[in-house]
Amino acid sequence: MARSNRERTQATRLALIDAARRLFVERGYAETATPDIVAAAGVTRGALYHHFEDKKALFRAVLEGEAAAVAADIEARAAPAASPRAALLLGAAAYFDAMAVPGRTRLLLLEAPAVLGVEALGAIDRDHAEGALRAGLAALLGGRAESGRLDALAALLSAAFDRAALAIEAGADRAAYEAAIAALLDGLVRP
Amino acid sequence: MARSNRERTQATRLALIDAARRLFVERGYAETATPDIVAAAGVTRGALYHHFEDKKALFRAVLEGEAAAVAADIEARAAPAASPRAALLLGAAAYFDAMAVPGRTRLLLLEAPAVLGVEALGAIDRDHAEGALRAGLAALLGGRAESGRLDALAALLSAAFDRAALAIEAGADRAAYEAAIAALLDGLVRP
DNA sequence: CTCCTTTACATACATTCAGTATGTATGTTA
DNA sequence: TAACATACATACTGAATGTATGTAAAGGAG
Repeated sequence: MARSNRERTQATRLALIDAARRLFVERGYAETATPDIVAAAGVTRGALYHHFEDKKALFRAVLEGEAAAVAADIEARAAPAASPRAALLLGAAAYFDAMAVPGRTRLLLLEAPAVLGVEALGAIDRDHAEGALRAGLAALLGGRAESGRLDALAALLSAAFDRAALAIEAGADRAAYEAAIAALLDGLVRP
Repeated sequence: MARSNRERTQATRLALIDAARRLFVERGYAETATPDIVAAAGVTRGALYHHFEDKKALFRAVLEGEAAAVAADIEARAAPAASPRAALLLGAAAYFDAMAVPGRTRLLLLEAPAVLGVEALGAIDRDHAEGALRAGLAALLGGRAESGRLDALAALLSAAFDRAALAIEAGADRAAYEAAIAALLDGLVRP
């Protein structure tokens, strides 16, 4: 049973990240103790602190994996859309699907802001989704909005998407929220 | 220096809540230790655990005070508006002013969701602001939207308000965000 | 006023947890 | 193969949360 060091590292890191993800989702970051994490991962705390600087770094690794998965899920659904409006609505649907994976809303939208702070979070997640959203909005408005207002609109709509994902997770009617998103977008292009 | 029990309780609770608010804002909930709180308040941990069930209950008390202050700030600014649109825009401005008080965005929008969870937070804060928002929206749309979609719209706009408050706190141009909010509202009423 | 109960704390304690220091076996390289 | 680096495991330290217990003052009841 001779494993190379790289294999060992990969396996241990993955086991830790998987176990941490499960417990962080189940109990939240603050209520999850490192002894429980390493027990669930089948390693010792020595392994944890060998591979990660501290508990927060492990959370950050979990978060980065989650953000990457969301980005991949959305990218995999990127279809050529007939119009900017259709592209935005498809993107919204893809985002809701991606955020429907259990635990993602809690990790990305509830725990992360408090654990990592707003700026670190923005660096990890928001750049991707909000960048695409800004581009889609620019296409929708066709240069009708100056840069500053475009940024503001993208930020506000991104927040609306997040809240919609949380509401859907909590059991709200997804169709109602997709319709509300569509109403907001349609309102922007008409007047 | 004979104080009645009620006076003592009031003073101690207030000192604790004030000190906790300062430290929670400065360092965040998780990084604030109860020994530091009681030292800043000039009492002992015995007093803390006599008046509050645990650290989280103290945070909840801070939060409730903050939410009440926001509601009061907004209510104090409630002016008779010429139109539903003007009422909503005035409400937005009042909300931004209220959230500009140092620490409020961190307490209400970043720490609270992780510490108290989404449902407890909704019970404390969202009912007030989002209720008024829903009413304002209903007036704006004049019965043109069914109840479910009205709820969804109110939730999304509430999220947009929150994000705008965070962005403004972070140094973004407030006028740009107020314009973006106005654009979203105007879009809803026109088509 | 006196006794008794309750309130409002203060102090001491038990448990637990995060992070660190150190020891050891295994893989890797010169 | 000898020297070194990596990947852990174990032991330890300081601190923090919550609890149990002790005490002085307030507040009625008689």
